[in-house]
Amino acid sequence: MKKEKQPYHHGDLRMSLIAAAKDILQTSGLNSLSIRKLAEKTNVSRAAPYHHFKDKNELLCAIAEDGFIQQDILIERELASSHESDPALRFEKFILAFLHFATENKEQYDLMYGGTIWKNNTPTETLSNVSKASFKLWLEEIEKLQRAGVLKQTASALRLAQVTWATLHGLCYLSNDRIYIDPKDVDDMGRTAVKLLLAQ
Amino acid sequence: MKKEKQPYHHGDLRMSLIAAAKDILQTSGLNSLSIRKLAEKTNVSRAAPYHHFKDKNELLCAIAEDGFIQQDILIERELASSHESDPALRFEKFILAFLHFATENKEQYDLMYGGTIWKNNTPTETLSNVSKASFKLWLEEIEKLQRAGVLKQTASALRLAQVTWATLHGLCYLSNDRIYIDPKDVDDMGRTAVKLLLAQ
DNA sequence: TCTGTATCTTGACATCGTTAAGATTGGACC
DNA sequence: GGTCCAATCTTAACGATGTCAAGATACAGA
Repeated sequence: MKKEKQPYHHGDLRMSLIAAAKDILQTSGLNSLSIRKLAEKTNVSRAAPYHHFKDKNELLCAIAEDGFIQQDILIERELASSHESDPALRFEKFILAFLHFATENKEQYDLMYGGTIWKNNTPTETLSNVSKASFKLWLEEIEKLQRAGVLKQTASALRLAQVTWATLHGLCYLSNDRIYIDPKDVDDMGRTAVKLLLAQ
Repeated sequence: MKKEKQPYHHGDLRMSLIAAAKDILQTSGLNSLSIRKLAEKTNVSRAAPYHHFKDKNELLCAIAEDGFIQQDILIERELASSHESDPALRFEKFILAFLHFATENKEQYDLMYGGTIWKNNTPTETLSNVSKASFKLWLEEIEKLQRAGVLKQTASALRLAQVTWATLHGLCYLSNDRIYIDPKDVDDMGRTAVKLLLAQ
């Protein structure tokens, strides 16, 4: 990591940009994330990022994509570590792990699921795929719960997955935006949600 | 509504700005809502809006505030019109009315509950009050449901209100951002959510 | 009628995303 | 090793945006 003289070519600018962007996100938020500041932080000219991302949206998509991958890893590790056999408890673990990622990576979470990318309908194809795969993980959990009889079969798995998905994201949104919710209570709310959703 | 010559003073610029802003929001989205375009649309100079709103954030807060008021009116009218005595059905009506407002006023809804205002923690005091009052309406519905025995009393009314609130907003977000949800199915999802939340 | 204040205007500045045109470098092919 | 193309990077510039300062205008109350 010598600094003396920057070589004309950076080496791996793409990854450096994503890393620097995540750093800015965590510390200063999405509003402070500009291509120009990012370039400066990476010791590179303003226009350099455009050789790795078509535009800012593509940069944001890459960050969101990274988020999905990290989150999936985190959740799968959490679930695998505790060989939980009770499907309801496993569900609770899933939800709490999800909430933890969202609250500890607020801004990246917003990028992953918020309107910045999706409302404009401008996800990268790879981001679109990764996000679909992530939802599929959730859908499979719901199907497990249905088979275990913890969730009723009157509604389709897809529909139940959507509604529970909505609850989960509602909790993330409300706790991240600090609208009506004390962040400390996130875990308790997650558990309450599980009880409410699984009450038969 | 003469146009020939604009008088130096506009008359009621504040209201005109909000109206024009809501118009732009509906047709072009939040990204297209700039103070400058707004000023042009209102036949007024760039800086004129700053005599009615400290900055853009205050303008957005005013629009959000207007949204809360409109939504509350809509829901109360809906509930009053159908003298529903069954608390569960009344709850369903509430949710569907809420969803309708959100899907028919996507951008204003985003302003009301989205991160633009709340994540930066910059609501106007009046907006803060109006939004709290709006949540209180929801909380009271939840308390009614508890008293009616449709929702259990093991969790506090506040906690249940938060979780159900989360479900409701999750549905709004997901359907507005068109992430995984076909907008046509919103009503059906609302009903599924009610069944799921009220299953005892 | 006079005067202060609310309202509106033009001019200016910094920031931002993005593109164009050119410089530099690495690597494939001979 | 030399040649040449493509990838990578640079500077310069454009238009859009939020915001402020200084000055013009008009209304309302004395």
